Amino acid sequence: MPQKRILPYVIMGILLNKDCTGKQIMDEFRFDIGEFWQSSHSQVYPELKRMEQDRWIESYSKEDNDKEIHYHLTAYGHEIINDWLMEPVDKLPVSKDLFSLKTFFINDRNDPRLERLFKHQIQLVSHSLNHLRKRQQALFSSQEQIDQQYGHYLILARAISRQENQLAWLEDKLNNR
Amino acid sequence: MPQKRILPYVIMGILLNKDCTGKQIMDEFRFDIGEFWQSSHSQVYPELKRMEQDRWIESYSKEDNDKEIHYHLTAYGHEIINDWLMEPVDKLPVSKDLFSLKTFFINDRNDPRLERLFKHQIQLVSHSLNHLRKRQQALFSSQEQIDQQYGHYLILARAISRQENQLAWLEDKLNNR
DNA sequence: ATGTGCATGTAATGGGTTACATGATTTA
DNA sequence: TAAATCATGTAACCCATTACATGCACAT
Repeated sequence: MPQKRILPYVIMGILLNKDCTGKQIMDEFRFDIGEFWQSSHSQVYPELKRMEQDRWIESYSKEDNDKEIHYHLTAYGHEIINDWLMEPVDKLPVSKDLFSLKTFFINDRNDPRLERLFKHQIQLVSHSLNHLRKRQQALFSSQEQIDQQYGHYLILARAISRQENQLAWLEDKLNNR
Repeated sequence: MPQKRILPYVIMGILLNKDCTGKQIMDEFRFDIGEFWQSSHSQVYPELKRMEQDRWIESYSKEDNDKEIHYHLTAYGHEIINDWLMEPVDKLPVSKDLFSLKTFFINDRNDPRLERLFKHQIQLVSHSLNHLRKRQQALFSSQEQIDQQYGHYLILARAISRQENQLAWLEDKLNNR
């Protein structure tokens, strides 16, 4: 038995906001959810079909364009996703963090690979931070926008705080070696 | 084609420090590496056999006890792991973070589920932080211990800093809703 | 000797990634 | 009209997780 299946809940969470096509769901993953969850279209499209069979969602197409299939949460789907959002999270995630892993194995504080690792990581984190801040400016520059999608605002702020913390830590340790 | 296989490198990283049995390697996962990488014995034992066939490691048993199989890095294995430690990490990990995911989907800042989620998360993070601090005291209370395993010291400090940051953030947002 | 626990090993299942495929739409 | 791009769909491969199995050790 594999790990617990989360993808359908993610998809229903997305559909809480608005009806979507498969493409639009994938865009959500690419732009907003990618920071803390990821998937690929080869998982999403079959999942959408399964979910429709289970009556969690239903599909329709607009008159002028019967190519695009839009998906819509059913009342039953609403129940399911709302129940799921109620359940508290019961353990912290373990990210598979190659940076920590490699650092862990280097015992000598003067090993040149340590400096290399840190400098690369600083590049990565800076780049990510930049992107997150731009995203925050674009989406949440007004209080109204914040109130509209408060959860989204929160996790974006959280991601920024986390990366700021990591960057400060990296630079501190790099300088005080 | 699946994601890049990391487990053998983790095992070799562990073996850099000392020869180990399968059990000892699993203990490393449980106690020190578990924060940023995890595995299970049903992965590790077959992996050890594969690695021995590839001549990355070799096994031996002590005279008084031929039940316990100890594994030891070969010279070839040393090359492989050292090369791997040299390669910089080229992307940030994406942790599958259910807390962020659920929060993301809650639009209303007064939704009672938000408070529930935050309070539970505060419990989880506090608990983890406690554990990490105890571990730091136990392992790195002297400068000598720090110099002995500097990488290990670093990532433990990093884990603590990250959890402190998360805890402060959670409490701040919970209070200023 | 029997039961319990532990180290080790194996099997079954399904999830996730990558590659490949198809049909439609846009562009050169 | 050919080529390229895009949305969608399918397939193969292998990793990761859980459950089950084995054999030894120690305790009762």
